[in-house]
Formats: sequence, structure tokens, C-alpha cells
Amino acid sequence: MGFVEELRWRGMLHDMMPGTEEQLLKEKTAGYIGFDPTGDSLHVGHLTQIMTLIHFQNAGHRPVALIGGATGMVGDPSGKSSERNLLDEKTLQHNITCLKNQLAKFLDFSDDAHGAIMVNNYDWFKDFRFLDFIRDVGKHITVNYMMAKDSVKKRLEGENGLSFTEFSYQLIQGYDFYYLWKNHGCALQMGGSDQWGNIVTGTEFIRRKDGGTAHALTTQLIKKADGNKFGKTESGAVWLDPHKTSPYRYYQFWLNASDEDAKNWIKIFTLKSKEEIAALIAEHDTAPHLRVVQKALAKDITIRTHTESDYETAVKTSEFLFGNGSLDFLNEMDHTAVLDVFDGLPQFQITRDQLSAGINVIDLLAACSSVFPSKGEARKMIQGGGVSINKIKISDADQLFRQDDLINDRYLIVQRGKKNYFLLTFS
RNA sequence: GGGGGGAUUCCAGAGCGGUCAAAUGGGACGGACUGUAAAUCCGUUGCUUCGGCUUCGAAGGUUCGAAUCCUUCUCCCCCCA
Repeated sequence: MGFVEELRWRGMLHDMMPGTEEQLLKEKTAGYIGFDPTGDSLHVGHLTQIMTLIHFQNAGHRPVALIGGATGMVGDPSGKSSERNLLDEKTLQHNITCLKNQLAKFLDFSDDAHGAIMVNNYDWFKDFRFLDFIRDVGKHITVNYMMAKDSVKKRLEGENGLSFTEFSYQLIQGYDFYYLWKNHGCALQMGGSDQWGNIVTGTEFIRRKDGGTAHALTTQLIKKADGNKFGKTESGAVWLDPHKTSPYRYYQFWLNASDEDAKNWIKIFTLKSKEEIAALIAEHDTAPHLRVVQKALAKDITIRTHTESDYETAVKTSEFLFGNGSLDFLNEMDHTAVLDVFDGLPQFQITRDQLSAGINVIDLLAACSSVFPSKGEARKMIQGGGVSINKIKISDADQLFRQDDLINDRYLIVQRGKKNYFLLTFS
């Protein structure tokens, strides 16, 4: 199956320039996607682009990951983002290394014909002088053309205006495409559908400057079925870096997908075949409460993002917390095993001697630990029936905890709401 | 350079000199119902030793009393040159 066809049945394809599919079927092609190194980790929002590159590579083409060391400094007006800060060289270098390591988990960066490569546009922009740029690049694209872009138009009509820096973003990205086309034979740029305008500026620039042909392909932006933004949870973005988002949380994020979302996402974020997915969905529909699609989705992505054993720990933890695992289970485990199960959950250390007089729940949760940011909030939540300790709902805001309330002689398991667990360790 | 408008609690956005910790909507969080779904309904959404305390761009001032009036400053937007 061709690359485009693959994206199509998976529901990932948004738009492409005429001739793109023909080009890809005709010969092995290099294609790129840009990533901004604004942070030291990618998050699930980037996963669509990563999957696109994986499919691209699997179809026998050469994926190019462009790290936007230069563009990241400028800020793409396509988002609602305002001006970005310049990253210093050191941070940038650090971020690039981190991103590369993450991408290397998903793509094959070996040296063969379709091995992925990674480039940084800072390399060709850092010595590009302003006068050279406006003469060699700016000359070929009219302002009229640039102003017609939706991203620009929106900002022009909006309240906040648009700085020249941001306005010039599409030229910079356009030049990237030209550079890769010229030097790496890169004939295709891919990206989210919000990148269409920027990508097309690139193909246009290539045509006007060198009379060359290049192609554009965009993918669907992922949204949740209820219209909310994909990839955000109460604790912020869901990162691929296990230190920022633990494998347990990562697993939970996918497991919590609604039925509708899971059925779409399993096509997008796993490499499972059409038949496999159809079978899973059919199975799911006969017994929706078992959530086989969510489980398959979460398993597949967790393993590919992290490791098999991370996945197993996440499942074990989930089963204990959400299943009917009794506290005896924990009491029987040794300390290290307990810590293993709770790996990835927020933990707080509290000194043991505070227990002798008994600690009030409110103090325990708001002062001794940061389960709640303030006592008032802790109290309100308890009154609202949203707090459990050791799986027992707290009904009295003045309840005291003592030595013998501890599990395994050192732990308290705090539950805020149904899904948020915290481990308090006394030492 | 000239003229005009604006800055309010996470966001958007009301706010008459007292009854404003500040309408309303969104978001977020919690509860009920469930399948750790969706939809729906309900509650909470500055801090508190529950007496109060600190908030409405910043600093001063007028008042018994100011988010609301005055002065200066900072920032933002729009229009004209």
C-alpha cells in the first residue's frame, strides 16, 4: 500500500497538492516535517507528525526531521502564540539532543537509502545575512501573496496585530523547504493542516526561484470527539519524556480515551492493520465496558514510546488502583515492591514523628504535602466528598491520622477524586 | 508628533463611590450516574487559626468609605500625520 493510501484509510490525510501521490508512487522520495525545539521533550501532539514520518519511512521513502532552531526563535503566527523568546545556544543544543533521542525511538536513523536524517535550520540561517535574505528570498515572494495567507489575515484583522518578525516566518520556513529541496533532494514537506499555507509558500518559492517542483501534504489536526483540545490533561501536556509524564500517566492518558476517540486514534497512533483494528472495534462493540480498543491503543503506544516493562508496571499499578485490589495486597508486599507499583505517582515524604500526636487530614494534605495547594481547598474537597485515604472516603475534615493508620507501617494512599492518587511515605 | 480606546480574579467579559471577593459565560476541579467512557444533572473555583485578611496594571491622592473619582507612571490597541 502506498504512503498516501495508508494515511487515507487511517483518516490522517487532510490535503495535498496535485501530483503528490503520483510522485511518491513513482520513486523513493525524501520528505520532511519540522519540529520546533521550544522544549526539551515532544508531547503527544507531536505524535501525529511522528507517525506520519514512520509511515513515510515504512513506505520506503526517506524521512527528514527538521529541527527548527531558527524558526523556533521567530514564532509561527499560525498559532495564537505571541512573540517567542530567543533560545540561547546552549538550551537550543540541549533541546535538539533531547528531541533527536526521542525521534530515534520511532524512526530508523541508519545510513541506508531510506534512513531518516535530522537537520537543524539554524545551521543554514545563522550566517544568513539580512540583506542577502531579503534579496535572495524576499524578492521572489510578493507581500500580496504572503498577506493572503489565513494565518496572516487572521492576525491582521485581529486586535493584536502581527510583528514583522512573525510575518516573515513563512519566508523562513519557505526557504527551509528550498534548502532541503536543493541540498537533500527533499521534494515533499508534510505537516499539520495548519501548516498548509507555510508549506505552499515553500513550494511556490522553489518554483519561482529555480523553476523546481515540490509537493505538500498535510495531516488532520487531532481533536477529541467532544471538541476539546487533544493531548491536554489536568496536569498539562502529555509528554513523551518519562520524567515529565510517567509511563503510568502516559498509559492512563490513552486508556481514558472515549470510545469514539479510541476508535479513531488506534488508526492514527498504532501501526496495526486495517483488519486487526476492525476486529478490535467489533470486539469492543459487543462488550464496550471492557474497553478493548482503549487497552490495545494504550498498550501499543506505551510500549513504543517507553518500554515493555514500563507498560507492565503501568498495568499493574492501574489494576491495583482501579481494580478491587485490597490493601492487604500492599501490606504483604515489601517496601521496594510498593514503590514499584507507585512508580509514576506523585509522592511526598513526611517525617514520622509528626504522627505521634496525630496529624489532622487538612494539615496532612495541604501543609505536610502538596496534595492540595491550600487548606481551604483541601477542606472544600473533603466536604464535597472528593478525598479518600487508604481507599476510605474522608467525611470528617478534622479526622486525625496516627501510626496505626499506615499501610505497611509507612504509607498512606491518598485519592483526590477518582483518578488522582498520591503516595505519602513516612520515614 | 496629534487624537481616541483599553489594562478586572485561569481565560473571556460585566461592574452604580458603599449591599463587591466582585455578575455572566467558558475552562478547570469535585460529586451523582457509568465502563477509570460519552451525554446529563449537581457542587466548588483568592487566603484564612472562619474573627477576619489581601485582591481589580503601578505609585500616590480625594473620601467615613474606592475596582469604581483625581494625579503621575508603565504597557497595549486603534485612527490621523
